This record gives sequence, structure tokens and C-alpha cells, in this order.
Amino acid sequence: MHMADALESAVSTVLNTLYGWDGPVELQETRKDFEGDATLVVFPFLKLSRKSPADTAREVGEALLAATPLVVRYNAVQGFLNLVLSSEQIQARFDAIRTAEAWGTASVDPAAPAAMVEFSSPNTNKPLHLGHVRNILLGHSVSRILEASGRKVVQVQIINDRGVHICKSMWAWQQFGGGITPESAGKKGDHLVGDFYVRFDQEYRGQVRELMAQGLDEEAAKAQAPCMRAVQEMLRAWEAGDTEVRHLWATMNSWVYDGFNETYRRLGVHFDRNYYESETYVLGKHDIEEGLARGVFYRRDDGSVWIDLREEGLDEKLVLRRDGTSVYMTQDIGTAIQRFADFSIDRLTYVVGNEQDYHFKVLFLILKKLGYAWADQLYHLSYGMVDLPSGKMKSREGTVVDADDLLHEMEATARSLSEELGKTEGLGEAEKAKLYQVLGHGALKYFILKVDPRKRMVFNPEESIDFNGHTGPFIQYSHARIKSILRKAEGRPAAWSWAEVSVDERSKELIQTLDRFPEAVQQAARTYSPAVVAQFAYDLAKAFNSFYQANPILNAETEALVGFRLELCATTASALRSALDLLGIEAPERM
RNA sequence: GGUCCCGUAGCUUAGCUGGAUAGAGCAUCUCACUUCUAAUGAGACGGUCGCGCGUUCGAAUCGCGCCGGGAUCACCA
Repeated sequence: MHMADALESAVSTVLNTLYGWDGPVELQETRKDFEGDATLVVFPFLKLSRKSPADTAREVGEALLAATPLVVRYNAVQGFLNLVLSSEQIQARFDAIRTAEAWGTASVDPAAPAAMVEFSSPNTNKPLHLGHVRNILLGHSVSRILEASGRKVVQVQIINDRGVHICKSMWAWQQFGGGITPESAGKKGDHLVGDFYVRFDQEYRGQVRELMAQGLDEEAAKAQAPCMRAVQEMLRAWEAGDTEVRHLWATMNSWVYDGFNETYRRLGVHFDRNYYESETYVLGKHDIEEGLARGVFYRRDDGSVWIDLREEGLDEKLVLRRDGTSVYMTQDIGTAIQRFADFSIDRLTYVVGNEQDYHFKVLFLILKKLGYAWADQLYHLSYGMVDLPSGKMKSREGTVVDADDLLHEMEATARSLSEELGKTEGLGEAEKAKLYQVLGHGALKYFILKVDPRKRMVFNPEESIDFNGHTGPFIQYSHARIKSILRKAEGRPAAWSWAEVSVDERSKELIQTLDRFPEAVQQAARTYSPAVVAQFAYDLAKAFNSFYQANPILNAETEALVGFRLELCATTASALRSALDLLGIEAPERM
């Protein structure tokens, strides 16, 4: 039970006795400038009390003193009743926190249906970039948070492995590759394939220019460019199952997957199941036919199939082309249904950029109209784009921030900062490399996850991400310092009991911050927002640093106090580690 | 044009199920390391919460209308 829960019910009882109030009672944290642990706003009760705000506050305060041992003091400031909790309450809270199995997180019920989270979902024609990084970090963190809220989670990605884009890379590789492979080039496969995608684009633009010089207009030139025709021919061959094309396709895609997996590994994420569009693009047609029979969709004279969503404030939307082939929507309908058949899940979250808000609104509506009960449990975690100071990232202009490069730069920054500060003495080369990775990635991940997912964010590659202040490394540092103290304390007997120690103000604030952890996790899960956990982790680190500055640990006045503070330190360290873990950030033992 | 999202100190942002004097970090300026890691702590400076009207005892928070930024409205994916 949260500290406030017992108090809330006591307040509720008092209000009912005094004024016959039976509505909800909400307490808030007392502002720092006033004495107290919890505050009741009495304005809502004035009509019933028929007294001034201050008098009402005092009346409720007196009644609470008499009614419950939880409250030892109160003060009334205008309409605000500030309540001071008994020290037994604080002690009881810390007892609950330190004895908890994994404070803050709920245990997963393995029998209950899981929550599925789809994220990353790349195309196989180029390497991952900064936009994917935000997506991946959000998806992974939300998955961890859902788990911590007591849900089993299935993480999936859908890989767009077929279509013109990959044929472009394939064609360029055939033309200009000279049989090169990731091994022979010494290059990650996704980057190598991406190079050929760029190569194609160069070729294409050259051909278009040439044709236009010969007098064709732009549209005609684009359609007639030989390389584009070749690619379209290749796509047809792919669809017809041409052995050679399929073989090349499989080979180049496997290069890309090796590259992606390397990046995923560095980021510390994984997927329980991959869906491939080459397999899922046929899904959905059957469901459309069924819906057509039940009148959810309608067929136009030309044979195309539509849904009318004008009553819902949207438009009419095509779900099957005139020639009976699928559109994106068709496939998404089929894939969603497939997933609920593949797994025991009762909800599905899509981590996809806000440019697809409309698409998902329509998709969810259609599934609802098709009568799936789980349609209400579909959620589009819509996040804002990552832009550069100059605007959008554009691959043509070479302004795309590559994920691998970015990770490498973060590690390099961590290295130079650590060396500058002289923090790496006594570490082996492997340990150092590991530490720079942990810190650099921690800085990047926190930088991205601390902001509300919905907000678009600007990333300036010229300015390195901070390691001081409201950052990942700040939290990691707080953890490392605690671990350092705990190492020094090893073997020291430090038994203590509440009879021997009293809780000072900083310790109390630290305990109260720790106490918020479970609620922070639940709120983050409810709102699909890692930013809530990020903010909590920061608050906790801050509360600890304040406490630490004011209180000697190993040199405390009494051995009992040493024991108490050590336990408070250890409890804080593990909470910090858990919170960082929910963000996909590692907590170093030293730094 | 219709629809959706965003707008809080110079910059990055928290607060958004309505509550006290709107919290942080960066930057700038003080102070604190012979003492458990100064990637830290304590403090100063900095705000018409885009603008207006409304609801309310009370609005950054809710409603309406503007302004600014972004996205989207393809038989593209």
C-alpha cells in the first residue's frame, strides 16, 4: 500500500463524518515551502462546511488528529491543509520498500494474455538511422515498462523486405557491384546494400536528366528511364518467383539482417518474432471478402472495394484495388488478425511515427467494424519526428544521421570525457570499452526517452549530447557512487533497528521519492510513456545526491545509523538500476 | 480547405485526471573537494505558460475562436 492510501481512507472517513462527503478524496504532495507530507485542498468542501477555507482546514485537521495515529501535526494555510505524517509511517514505508522483491515492478502473470509491441519495422534497403533509433528505444522501453506493470510482452517487428526499394539495390549491385559482399568489402551488410540504393538513385537521376535533355518532360523521363524499367521488371520477376531474382533478393536481405542484428545487439534490444512483408502482404484479402459479405465494405462499379468512414468524421478509404490487389491497409488488417491468432495476446501497440496517425485511426476503426473485441485494445504509440536544425533528414542530401555512426560518436564522447576526468584508472581495455559504451549509449537513450514521445525533437549533430545535469550519465553516476560506498562497506556488520535511528529530513525525502516508484511505473504503462520513468529516475538520483551531500554514510555518528544509511543506499541503488533498466540503460558499478 | 498533433525562462524541457509563489537541466554568476567519486551539492539570475474570450471559489491544465510550427487527407509504402 502506498503511503497515501491509508491516509486517504482516513481523510475520507473524517470528511464523511464531518460533512457527509462521499465523493473521491485526493491528496497531493505538500509543497517544499510548507511543513507537511500530504496536502488536502479543502475548497470543494466549503459548501458543506459553511465555513471559511481556513476554518474548514482547521476543523478537518483537528478531526484527523483525533481519528488517526497517522497524522501527528497539521497546519492550515488558506484552503490548504498540510498534514505531517508520524515517523512510524515513514518507517513502515521504508520497511515495505527494502523488503520488496523488486521494488517498483509488479510480477508478471504468465497465464494471462500478453501485450504485443511492434516497433522498429525497417525497410531492407538502407541502414537504420536516428529516426529508427527513437522508434526502437521507445518500443523497447515501453515493452519493459509493460512487463514491469505486470504484463507478459511479445516484441515484434515487421520487416518491409519486398518491393521496389530492395529491387533498386539489387539492380545496382548487379550492375556495379562486381560481386562485392560484406565480407569482401569489410562493411556491415545494411550499409553495403544502402550504398547500392544510393548508387541506383544517382544512376536514375542521370538517366532522367539525359532523357529530359532529349526533349522528354519530367514525368515521361522518370517513367522511361531504363534503370527504372529494369527495376520494375525485376519486381515482376520477383513476384513470379523467378529463381535467380529470388536468390539475389534472399542473399542481399540476409546481409541487411546481419547488419540490423548487429545494431540491435548494440542497442540492447531483441524481438520475439519477426514478420516479413513478403509473407504478410497476401494477408487481409480474405478478411475483406468476409467484411464485404457482411456489409462492412462496399464494392464500386469498377470493382474496387471501399469503406465509408464519413460518419466517423473520416473519408472513404480504399481497401482493395480495382484489380483485386492489396493496398497497405489490406495487409495491416490481415496482419493484425494473424497476430491475435499467432499469440495469446489481448492488446497490440504499434510504435510508428505520427505521420501515420490517420492510417492507424482508419485501421483501428475498420477492425472494430469487423467486430473484433480486441480492436479497443489497439494502440498507436505515435511519436514525433526527429529533425535536424536544418529541418528534415534527407538521404539525398546526405544529412541522415546513421544509427551506427551515432552510437560510435557517443562512445567516443564518453571516452574523451572519462579520460579528461581521470575516471578510468585501474580499468582494463575491455572494461573501459564496455564502460564508454554504457555511458555513451546511456546519454543518448536518456536524451531521447526523457521527452514526451508525441513531441517532435530536434537533434543537432554539431552539439554533443550532454553528460551533466538532467542526463543519463548523471543517474548512472549516482548509482556508481552508491556502489562504491557499498563496496567499501563490505564485511562491516551494520545491524540497526528503528529504536536506534531517527529519520532526518533528507532521508525522509529520499524514502518518499522511492515510495513513488510503483506509481510511476503504472503511470508510464498506462500512458505508454518512458518519459515518466525517466523523470522518476532523475528525481530519485537528485534526492539521493542531496541526501548524500548532507549525511555521512560510513562515518555516521552511530553504527546503527551507518547500518540504516547503508541500507537506504543499497535500496536506492537497486531502484535506480531498475528504473534505468526500464529505459534500456545499464547501470555501471563504477565510472 | 478538412482533420490531427505541438507551442511553458536565451536553449532543452517537467507539470496537462483544474488547486498554494509554474518545477528542473544547459548557459551566465557566487560558494563548497587534506574527509565515503566535484560527471556532484548549495545558492543567484532568468517566465505576459503563443494570443483573446469563456467556464470556475481557483486555469499552464477544461471549452470556443485566432496566431505560429508540423503531419495527414494517393488504386504509394
